[in-house]
Amino acid sequence: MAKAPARPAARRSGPVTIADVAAAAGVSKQTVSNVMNYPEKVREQTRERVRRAVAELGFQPNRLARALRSSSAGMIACRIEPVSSHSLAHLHDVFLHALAEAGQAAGRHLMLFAADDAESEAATCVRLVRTGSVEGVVLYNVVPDDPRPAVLLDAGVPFACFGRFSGAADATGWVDVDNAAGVAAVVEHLAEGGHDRIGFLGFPDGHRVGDDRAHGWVTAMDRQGLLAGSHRLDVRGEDTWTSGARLARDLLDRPGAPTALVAASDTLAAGALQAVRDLGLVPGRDVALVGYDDTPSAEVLDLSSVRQPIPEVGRRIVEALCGEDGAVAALLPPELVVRGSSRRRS
Amino acid sequence: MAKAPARPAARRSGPVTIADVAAAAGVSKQTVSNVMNYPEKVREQTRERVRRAVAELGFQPNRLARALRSSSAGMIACRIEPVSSHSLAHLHDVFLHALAEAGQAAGRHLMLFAADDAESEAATCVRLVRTGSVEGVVLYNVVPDDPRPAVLLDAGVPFACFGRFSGAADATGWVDVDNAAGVAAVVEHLAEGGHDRIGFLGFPDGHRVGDDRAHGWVTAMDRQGLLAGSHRLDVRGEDTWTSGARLARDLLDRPGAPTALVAASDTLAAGALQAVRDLGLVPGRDVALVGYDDTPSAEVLDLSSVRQPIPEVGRRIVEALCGEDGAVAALLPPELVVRGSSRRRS
DNA sequence: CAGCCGGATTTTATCGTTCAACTCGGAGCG
DNA sequence: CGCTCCGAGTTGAACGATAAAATCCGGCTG
Repeated sequence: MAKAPARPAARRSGPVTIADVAAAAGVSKQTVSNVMNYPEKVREQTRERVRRAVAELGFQPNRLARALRSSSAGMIACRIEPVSSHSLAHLHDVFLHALAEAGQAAGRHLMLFAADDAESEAATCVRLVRTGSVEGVVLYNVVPDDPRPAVLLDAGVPFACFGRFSGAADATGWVDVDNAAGVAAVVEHLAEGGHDRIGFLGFPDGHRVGDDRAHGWVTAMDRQGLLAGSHRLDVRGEDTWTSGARLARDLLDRPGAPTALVAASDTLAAGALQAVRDLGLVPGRDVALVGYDDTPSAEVLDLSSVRQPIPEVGRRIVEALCGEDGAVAALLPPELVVRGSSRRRS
Repeated sequence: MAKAPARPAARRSGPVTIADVAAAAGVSKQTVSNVMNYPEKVREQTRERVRRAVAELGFQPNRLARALRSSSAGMIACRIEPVSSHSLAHLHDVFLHALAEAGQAAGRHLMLFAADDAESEAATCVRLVRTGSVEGVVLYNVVPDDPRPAVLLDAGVPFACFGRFSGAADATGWVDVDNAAGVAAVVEHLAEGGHDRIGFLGFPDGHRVGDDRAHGWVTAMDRQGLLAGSHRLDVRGEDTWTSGARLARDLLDRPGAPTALVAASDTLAAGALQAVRDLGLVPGRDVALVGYDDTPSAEVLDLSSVRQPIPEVGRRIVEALCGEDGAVAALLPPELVVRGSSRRRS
């Protein structure tokens, strides 16, 4: 509970500038600047003297002046989307946090802006770069036919994407999580646990993420030789709790019902969990269940889930935007978090 | 699907500066500056000429230079908290969005930063202001014995709070939502609907928001003359779905069970909703149910809920931070959103 | 006709920092 | 001895804008 440290900072009128430090240390402004930015360029003795003055006055270089002179804003921008769906909003939040943290580690600050749609988002990005406010922007939830990358490329605005756009294959500056691999890992986990009838609860066709996850189910089921009799175990519905409950009930009521369910979201899985209980079955014993996105609810519900490496995504994106070598493009593997709902029965 | 507009902007090397515009329009830099900032100071004819040049070159004033010279950063900062609890994370997200939007309306940008705890948050705030990066900071979820306001006051950092701190009564720069009034409104709504045994599902004691909401229940029940036999209808548990289900079941199993339930969160209410259904009762017909925070799930579940006026909170906070008259302190009333789960039976 | 007023515009100074060029003194070398 | 070269700092300009003061000029007044 340390009290505020001694504060002899307020000796002059305004905030402390580099000139004050220079005067106090008896050197030129440039030398102070060098001590801050290229310490090896200054003789040890001088360096110490300057450092003492800096500490004593509590000098902190003005970011605006520095940015203006070196014409690098030290900031990146990302749109904050209005909250709509439950799970997506959560992921967005986590992503922004990761971005802020990764940016800080790289000496970049994060600026947030609101926009009504993709077009005005792109326009704002262009304006932010043109006004020198930020040195690059981050696009969240990029889809194959996304209009944003083209606009930014055309305007020469540096950007990095969470998600892939058409033509991204040979481009850099994107990071994505391998949804298919995530679901495939779940299927393999369940197959290892002895399940051979594994159902899939997905989003309606046409949703990029949903399609990827569905694809992962098909691929892995095929690889495990389980696809033959399971075609009809792939069901779809919108991403809500009630939808999940309904889909699960439908599947479990059938003859040849699955003994395990993979859901494309924790929301669907939470609904399914309730459906399982309603049927008098015990999750994890009678029916294995795995969700996706590892939301806080998954932990509470003791629900296995697939965790996207969002902090790593943030780091990669910042690197793509600010790193030396612009050659960054990555498809990251998600991680399966096994909990009670799918633990192998001992 | 308009193509990118004609773009004669890239005639010089770097970005367009005010000097380029001045040259193109045949006036001095200052005149261009005046056209941008004080148009009434410039003769109509000249103004038009300058405007044409601005449009033609696509000039956008450099924010950094402007900020440096006028020593106002045009930015405010707010910490982005790591996601933990479900409902709070959602509110945080909504709040940040509101803040970004309100800031934009006031010509301020929003900067986000991550911090490990309240102390490092406060330290970061001080640093951000000292480096001229932002002109003020926003504190989210401020509680009575919060350590942050004191630090910032001491350092002379301009700030505004969402929430009240001790001593806030006679201070300005805070905005809060009247939790007690929100729950009271719910109780009144239910009483009007003919209910006289109204239960309360709350958070454990000691949680500021939870206590306020509990207080609202007591006050309103008393005012309606319903408190006498209802003391034991006030139950508490942690803010989870399962907890909500359990609490509701307990209440509804009792002799003299309530016919209506008010929950301190949508999460609790969602659990309660399920418990009601499990008992073979119909929500809204047999038992009225109201949640809090009006999360997306509330709409999906057709659950009445109390909506906090977060956009208004954002506007007020920005006004408190950037407005002319610093005299802003407001306790805003939340709004009851009535849905099927508590609609008066016709 | 001199003097002054006031609107319109230009000129000069400045914000706080970094870049580029320069000074200064001593060492190394032919 | 004269030359370059190098480390250690200093000086002046520049980044792109705005604030404050100076200038210009036609019209009004006495």
